Amino acid sequence: MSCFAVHSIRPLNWPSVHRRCTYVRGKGMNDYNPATIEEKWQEKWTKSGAFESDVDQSKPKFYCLEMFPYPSGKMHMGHVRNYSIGDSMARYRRLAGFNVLYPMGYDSFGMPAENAAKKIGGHPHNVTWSNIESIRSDLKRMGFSYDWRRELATSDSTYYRWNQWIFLKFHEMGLVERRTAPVNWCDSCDTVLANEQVKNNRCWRCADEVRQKDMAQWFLKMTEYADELLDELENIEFPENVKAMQRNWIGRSHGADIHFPIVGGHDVIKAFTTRPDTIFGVTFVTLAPEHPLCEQLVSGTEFESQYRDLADECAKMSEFDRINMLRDKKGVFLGRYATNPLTGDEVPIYAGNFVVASYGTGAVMAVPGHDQRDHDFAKKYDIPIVQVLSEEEGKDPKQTGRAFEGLGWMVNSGLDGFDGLHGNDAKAAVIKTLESKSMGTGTIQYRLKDWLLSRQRFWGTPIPFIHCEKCGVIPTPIADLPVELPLDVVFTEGQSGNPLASHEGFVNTTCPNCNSAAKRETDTMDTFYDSSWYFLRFSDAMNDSAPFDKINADYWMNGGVDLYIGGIEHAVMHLLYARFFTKALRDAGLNDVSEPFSRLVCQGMVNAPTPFCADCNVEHHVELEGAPCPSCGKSLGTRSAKMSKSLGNTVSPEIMIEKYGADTVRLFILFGANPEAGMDWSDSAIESNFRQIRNVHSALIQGIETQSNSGLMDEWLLARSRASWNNWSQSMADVSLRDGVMISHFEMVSDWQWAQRRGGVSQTTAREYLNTWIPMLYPATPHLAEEMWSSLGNQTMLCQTVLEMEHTISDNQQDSRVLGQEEYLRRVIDRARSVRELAERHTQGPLSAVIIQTAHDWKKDLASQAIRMHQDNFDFKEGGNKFLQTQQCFQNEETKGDVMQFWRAIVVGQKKRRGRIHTWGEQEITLVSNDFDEVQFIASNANFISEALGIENVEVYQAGKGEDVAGKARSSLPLEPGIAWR
RNA sequence: GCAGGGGUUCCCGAGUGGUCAAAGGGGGCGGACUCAAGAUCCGCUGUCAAGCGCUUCGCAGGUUCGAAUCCUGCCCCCUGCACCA
Repeated sequence: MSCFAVHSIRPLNWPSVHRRCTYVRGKGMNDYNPATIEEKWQEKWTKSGAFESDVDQSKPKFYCLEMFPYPSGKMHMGHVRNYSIGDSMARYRRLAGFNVLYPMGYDSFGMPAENAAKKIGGHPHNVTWSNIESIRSDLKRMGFSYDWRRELATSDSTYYRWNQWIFLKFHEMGLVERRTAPVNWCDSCDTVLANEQVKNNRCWRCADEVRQKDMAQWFLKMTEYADELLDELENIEFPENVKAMQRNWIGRSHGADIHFPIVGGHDVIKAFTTRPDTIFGVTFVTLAPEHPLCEQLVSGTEFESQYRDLADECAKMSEFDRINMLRDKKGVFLGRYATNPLTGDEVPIYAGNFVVASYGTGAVMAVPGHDQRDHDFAKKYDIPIVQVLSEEEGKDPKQTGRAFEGLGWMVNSGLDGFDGLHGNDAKAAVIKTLESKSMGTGTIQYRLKDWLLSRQRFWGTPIPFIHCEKCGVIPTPIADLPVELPLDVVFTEGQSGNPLASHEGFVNTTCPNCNSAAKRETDTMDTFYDSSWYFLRFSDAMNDSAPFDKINADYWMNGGVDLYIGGIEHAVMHLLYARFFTKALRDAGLNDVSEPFSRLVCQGMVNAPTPFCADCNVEHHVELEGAPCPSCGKSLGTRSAKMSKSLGNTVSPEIMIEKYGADTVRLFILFGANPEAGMDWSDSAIESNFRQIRNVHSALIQGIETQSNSGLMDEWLLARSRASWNNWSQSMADVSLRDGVMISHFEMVSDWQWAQRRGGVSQTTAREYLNTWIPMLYPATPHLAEEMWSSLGNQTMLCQTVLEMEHTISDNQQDSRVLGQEEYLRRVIDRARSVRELAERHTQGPLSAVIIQTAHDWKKDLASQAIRMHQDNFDFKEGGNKFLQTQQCFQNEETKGDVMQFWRAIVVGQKKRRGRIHTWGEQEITLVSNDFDEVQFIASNANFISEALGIENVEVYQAGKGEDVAGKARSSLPLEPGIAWR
């Protein structure tokens, strides 16, 4: 069963160090003690096998996946956040009856292990495995609900043999290519890099400058999937910015390759353009200095030396110079002319430093009338500027001194059939004519390049090929896989080159074709290859006869991984490669699915306060806190910055778990911000989450211990819990975890406490409430939830429980009424408080009573009629007044004005406030239409009100039936009584 | 320059046309409990003349009976790509 057949240094289930908990101790015998309960439930979960899932066609599946970690040592807060999100979702979905696949593994090949090995004189294998053990025990301590049977490590030959197997498959399909090409070389990493791994001409890993080098390298032809990779972005749920980055990276542009024959020669310049409609405005052609034609055209001519100057300058250009160069566009005339294929005009050929050799054809047709860059260039070198597009139909182009770059109507073409065409029609017409003359073709250009995946490094999957002098480069036979990395290699500091290349035992082999002596390929694969299909391997991780079985893959991957969580830093590289792999493997017949991830959530960063100099705009190491800025001397402020070793502002998850327990850390992480937002670490915030957990805990204990036979708040609390459950479930399903946690860990406590203050609940109700509440606590704080669930007397663990995710509310009206009444009470108290200060100012001596005057009967009557009429779509503007005149209350001349005013407030509204019939919610409408007796309700709750307001007497009567204190009778409305103090 | 995302009250952060002076949390202030501290609980936390008052959701306009929310322009911040033809 173990995935680690080869290296059996797998540790016990538990971290070797069992730490003592150091939390603050509370009082009483029902202390919240996370250390004890967390360990206890983790063991029970493991024993129960509840997180081990297998294909079950009868259940809906949910594949929840986190970007697996590179095992660099300890787990950090970013990991904690990533996996806390995933674990909550996995647990929530299990609770909802899904068959959940939730696996974990390690992306364990890569340079850091190799470098670490050099430092200590060991082998990367050992470094990697001890790191894996460390991170695994951290993961277990957090209580994440992985199916550990499926654990995998990419550096294990039981995994990477399938890398090799797939590579050979791709080779069969013609997707693998070995070719010599200019590649990105990083001196400090001693290897080539993929295009995706070069940022601003620097290595993504070490930030050293990258240089171009011609080398024979292995490529995967990702460009064959460019269109599908781009088009299918529309059908998957990725964040907008990730989609934008991928679109940008693939960079598809439609246009044409146009042939410009060189005057007095046989060569043709092929120029790619997205604007064939401007062809009649071409006044010169520009080549990249690296373009092979440049050399040919100038060699031996008077133009050679100035060309060489330009080419040399470009060749040794550093990143810094390139930025400067933006302001300095340079070009040199190459002494020759090319023919415009449609007009026959001869235009000069230039080499320009701004033309990129690797994009398009490395040649540009220049249209200074309609491209600002060409325009600037033409002015500088005194080349004619011709306008061939008009901004307005049927008019001559405007003379603006700038290039008009938009789409327009063709003019000045000089040929029949073009003038007057616009935009895409114009482009199509030009392409058609070019094609008919064989002078060009409509083409699509991509920015995306094939994936260069060979690396001159040791700690990666060996590329399974053999170099034979007679037979050439031939694949290793499938039966000989895996080609394993040797373990008898010593790494030392200062060592350079690839140790594989000098390992005799590895390199020397025989040719499978002709049996003569041959050498193994010593390049290894980019580690992004490993992570491009691990999600498929997880679907069938223990398979030792194939990468994965189709039935397993198709079941779990159907529609893609349902929720994939990870950092935005993989927006282009990993996510693009993985999408490509899934499609390529589909075409190899291994699976049916085309897109690996149906929903991607990029979790935000975990930030922490860091010293910051506002003047220099620089963040400093936390050591400098309180010190002056090292560069400008001013005193440093503070700013939130991503947790990093270099700033020293990291917080150790281990220490936090030790101090507060895993549940508190999880709650803090989930409550701190919704998954996609950035969040700030704060010591006081985690403290307060710990307090909150203890509040939850003591409310639960109180609930369990409740023994009363009757409760005043039974109806209300249960109505609340039904509504909360549904809201919670909806938030969880939407991955709005912060909202979900707010309901489960905050609002549910407040409701419980409110019910206690308002008179308490019966034992039956308390238990029913807890039965609803505790499962809500489970996804975010599973240990606490299990503990309380069992205290409640449940025999089945929550991890094995399935619940209905929508609570049916049988009597909606009744719930509305009960909830509405309570809400009404809260509002009355709030309003009373807000007028209290005023009253104090107007009254001598201490206040002794609050006087509440509810609305007159005629107001209630009108209001409930208005609601009914509104529900029947009555046109109040049209018939409102007429209706009013039929009403008895309107007949009394004294109150007529009040009635008018009230009517307005109810149906139309005044100022910025809409009429109450529009703003009342379901609860209010229920109360008003069912003639809720406010006087009776307040009277029966007078004790509570007097306690809440700290006042002796509460007097309540309907307006008109008692003294009109402070003239509040007039302004009373249904549900908004007039409130005064005395 | 292009693309994507933002700017909400002391702070974080919810909020896509009226129920919004704006959830929730943090912080601050006050009160209860306590010898005291901590913990816990209750309240306050734009403004004033206390009202269906006034002002506030980056700035300036606009649409609307009504705008934090919709439209236009501008400013600023973050992220990615970038001499891409």
